[in-house]
Amino acid sequence: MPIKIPRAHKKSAPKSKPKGRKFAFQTPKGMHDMLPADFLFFDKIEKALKKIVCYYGFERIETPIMEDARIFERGTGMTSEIVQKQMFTVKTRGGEVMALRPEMTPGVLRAYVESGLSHVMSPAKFYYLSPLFRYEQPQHGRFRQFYQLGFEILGSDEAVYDAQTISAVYRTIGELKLKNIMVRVNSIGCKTCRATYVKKLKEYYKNKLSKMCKDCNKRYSENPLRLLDCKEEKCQPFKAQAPQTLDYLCTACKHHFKLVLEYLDEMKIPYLIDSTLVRGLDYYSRTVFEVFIEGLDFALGGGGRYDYLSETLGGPRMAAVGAACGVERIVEAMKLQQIPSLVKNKNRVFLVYMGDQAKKKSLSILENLYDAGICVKEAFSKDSLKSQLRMADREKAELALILGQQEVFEDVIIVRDMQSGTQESVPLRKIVEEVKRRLR
RNA sequence: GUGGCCUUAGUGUAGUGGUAACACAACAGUUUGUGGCACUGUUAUCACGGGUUCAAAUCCCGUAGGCCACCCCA
Repeated sequence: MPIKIPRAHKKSAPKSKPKGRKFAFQTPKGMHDMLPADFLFFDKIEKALKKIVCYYGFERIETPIMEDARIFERGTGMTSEIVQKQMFTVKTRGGEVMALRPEMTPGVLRAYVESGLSHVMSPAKFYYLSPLFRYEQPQHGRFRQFYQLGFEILGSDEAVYDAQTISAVYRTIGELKLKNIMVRVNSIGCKTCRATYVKKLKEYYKNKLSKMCKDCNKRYSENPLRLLDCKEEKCQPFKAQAPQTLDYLCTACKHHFKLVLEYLDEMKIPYLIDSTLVRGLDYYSRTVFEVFIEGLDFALGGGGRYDYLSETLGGPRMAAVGAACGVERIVEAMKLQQIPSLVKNKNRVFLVYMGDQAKKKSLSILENLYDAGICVKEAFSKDSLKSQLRMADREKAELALILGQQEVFEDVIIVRDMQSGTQESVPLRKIVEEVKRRLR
């Protein structure tokens, strides 16, 4: 009976501390905050990427997060899942339909041509590290907002660049010390030989459709290449016997693919030829590839050649090749293989103050130290000496600089060695020198 | 878009209808200007909204997220 009474008290009490209440909001589905701990991974990956792009001569590019939705409809392709079901679209007040970019390639190509850079640098090598959006059911390694790092080489059909793109991905992941990286490659030919192949493929599947899954039946008419992609149990036996793209490549494509493989050999990049690899974007031609790591059931990255994309978008004829990796997936791989992130950088010096006068004075002291390139941590929100020192201890600072009323008055500061616990007064004007000497 | 499981303090968990618990972390304090150890205290409208009941973290319905599978992809 009397149970309700304390509850009532509890309810009326919290007026004094409204603290601790959470919001009625949370991150949107499939999207995540990137907290400092996440950036220890992200920054490490970015660092690896920067190193590799420097060697390979890629330059950074960024495009708007939104584009005219049609660039993806035409470019990425109406038959691709990404465009059919996974685009976040926004209707502007002016009535245009914009899309949050589900991938980078069409935008990068657009920028390259639109800016006129295609007349200045050809081929051009770009890299990016950018957020993308896809409206999907979130799952392990799959999010609605995610980062991709990627490379695009525009303006050349040279097989070397296919190999170099693959290598850029391979090396970036390798730079992070990830083990057991495997590259799968295939060639899906050019316009002409693909047409022949698709014809053969359809002939082969024609009388088998009744025994296959309904998705395959849909694929048959919309995007026959993807028949090879099916993971349905009952379709597997047919898949195994299906004609392979590689057997139907024209002489030029065959030669191109052979060169790509030779170059990969030359760079000692391990690969596997996978004739069922076709990829989900419509614009690919010739080389396609994916990069895997043992123990993860999703690809870390993928890419391929897209020699017709520019024309499809109404631009000039322009051969190109590109690749992208999911940054969150790389992080997942790093965690799986227990690859350490960057370590949180610790300041070696901690400034402790006592009293308002010292607090004020310490501001100019900090500026002097910053000017000398010394990073100093402080805890201006804590007034007690104890908690400041406790914090200095937890931060594993080597030196504590202690400034009190008396020190301000005497123009000195206490320099305390946190390890030994010994301390001495140092004249304020010599503080930079003293700190530098001790940190050596 | 379809199905299954899940959601209790910052984190990890206990609690299966009767006053919400433990560990670690964080914060504060254990007398006046000195950290680590110890001790004490503080920190949860039990995801949100409704319903059943004298009584709900607990049972029911709905919503939102998370995870997993399908689908697809980075």
